[in-house]
Amino acid sequence: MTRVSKGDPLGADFFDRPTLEVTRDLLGKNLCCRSAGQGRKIIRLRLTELEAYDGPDDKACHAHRGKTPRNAIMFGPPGYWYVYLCYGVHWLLNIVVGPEDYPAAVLIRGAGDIEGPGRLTRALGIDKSHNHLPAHKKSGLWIEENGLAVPENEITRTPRIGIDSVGQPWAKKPYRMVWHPE
DNA sequence: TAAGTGATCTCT
DNA sequence: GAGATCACTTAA
Repeated sequence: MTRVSKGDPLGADFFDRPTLEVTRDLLGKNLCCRSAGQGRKIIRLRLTELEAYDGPDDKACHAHRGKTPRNAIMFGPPGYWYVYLCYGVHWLLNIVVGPEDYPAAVLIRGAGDIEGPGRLTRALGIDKSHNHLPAHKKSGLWIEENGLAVPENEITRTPRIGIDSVGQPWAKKPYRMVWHPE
């Protein structure tokens, strides 16, 4: 993996690894968002809550029934945002991971002091205009190294939220990771 | 605890 | 085209 220093965007190859590994390593990284309004200020938030959606066999993964116009981005190269509207109300933010043609993504559920995937996107003004943007370089939305090492004992793993209907064993896999900073 | 909300997908 | 589904949030 390419070495990146504090403040640099994570390289595309950071995301080109096994889904759970990328999810684990994303905890504590900075989610960076260039606001669209006046001033174009950059907001930086540490990633605290993530969920892995891992490939065609994962029944909770949008791509488990094959490629559709919506989820096609997941079949593409890693390091790109996958943004979609949930329940007609909330934009949900994911990043595509793993090799091309392997549909996997990491859902960003919380960052900084914002908890909840729909709240996060609302707070940052993220919507479909961010879909397909690169996360591995300074676009309107990207992820930066910040030099933090998140220790295992500050990470909690739980089943993913809101996917009970997919049945076992996928509904109970501990693919949700939450960082509780000391 | 239940409703709001609308794109997306799977059938006709 | 119609109907079911849905990785959520809020107010009650």
